[in-house]
Amino acid sequence: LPELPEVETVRRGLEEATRGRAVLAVPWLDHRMVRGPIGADAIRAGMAGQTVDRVERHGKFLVWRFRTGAGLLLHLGMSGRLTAGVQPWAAWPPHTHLVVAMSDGQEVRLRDPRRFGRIGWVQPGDHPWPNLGPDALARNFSARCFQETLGGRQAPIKSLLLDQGVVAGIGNIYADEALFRARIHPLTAGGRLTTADVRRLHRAIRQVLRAAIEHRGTTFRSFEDAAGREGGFLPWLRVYGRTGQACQRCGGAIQSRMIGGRTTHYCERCQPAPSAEASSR
DNA sequence: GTCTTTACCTGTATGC
DNA sequence: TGCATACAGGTAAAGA
Repeated sequence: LPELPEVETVRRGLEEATRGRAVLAVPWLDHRMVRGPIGADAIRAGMAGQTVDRVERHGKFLVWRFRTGAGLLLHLGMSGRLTAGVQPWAAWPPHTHLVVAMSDGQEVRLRDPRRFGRIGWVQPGDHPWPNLGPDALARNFSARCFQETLGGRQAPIKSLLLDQGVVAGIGNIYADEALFRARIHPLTAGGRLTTADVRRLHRAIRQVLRAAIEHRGTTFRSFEDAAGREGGFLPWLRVYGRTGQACQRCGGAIQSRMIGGRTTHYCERCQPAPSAEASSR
């Protein structure tokens, strides 16, 4: 489940593998993955001969940026795996939707069985993520601006953390982990959080995301980095996927329930439910 | 404008 | 053993 740490891990791998290299050709691009006004054939033609400048990330979106300023927008969806390297096998694995041949003999491949990912073309100067809030690890995502965004919002903080227009990069795993670390109940209305709550949550978000990046992300089902390695953060999860297990802090049982259509994991003792008094204030 | 629900998609797990 | 069903969730769009 690629969230910010997993996408950042892929970003670093793709940049390291391809920076300064040229695209020889795009042997395969599945048109079903392509979004936006530029079609698959135009993207394939546009990429040929381009030299890679860098790989940018905002939230869970990547732009494989070329020296002309144009770029390839990539989103890994839920099951997307982007790998780069000299691939020993001749046949592409199942569910391969993008194959890019580089001039140094490497191949960049995108596999995505569920096809929730997407591919698009970014023109020079284009702002490819107009609807996203600040990146969760960016300098401009401050506790103060976070509190302003949450002000007056009635939705559960869990749902707001998943809203990429509020803050970009957090998915179901790290939303639950950050709320646990900040000791905030996931049903608490965003606008009811105190200044101290928001500061704790802001710090918890950044700490858990940075720690996960250090471990190259979490492999829960299928994530792998650009070199095909699994992430190492799974043992560090405190609540996600631990329903019924003992809370590492208080020993109580980890609960799970649906909030905003998403399974949410939390500790009822460490994350006390918002009180009636607080809710009526 | 805000919030909730649904569709998209298929591998994996579960139940009969 | 084999089949049917439920479940997982990032994003966007529709509905309330």
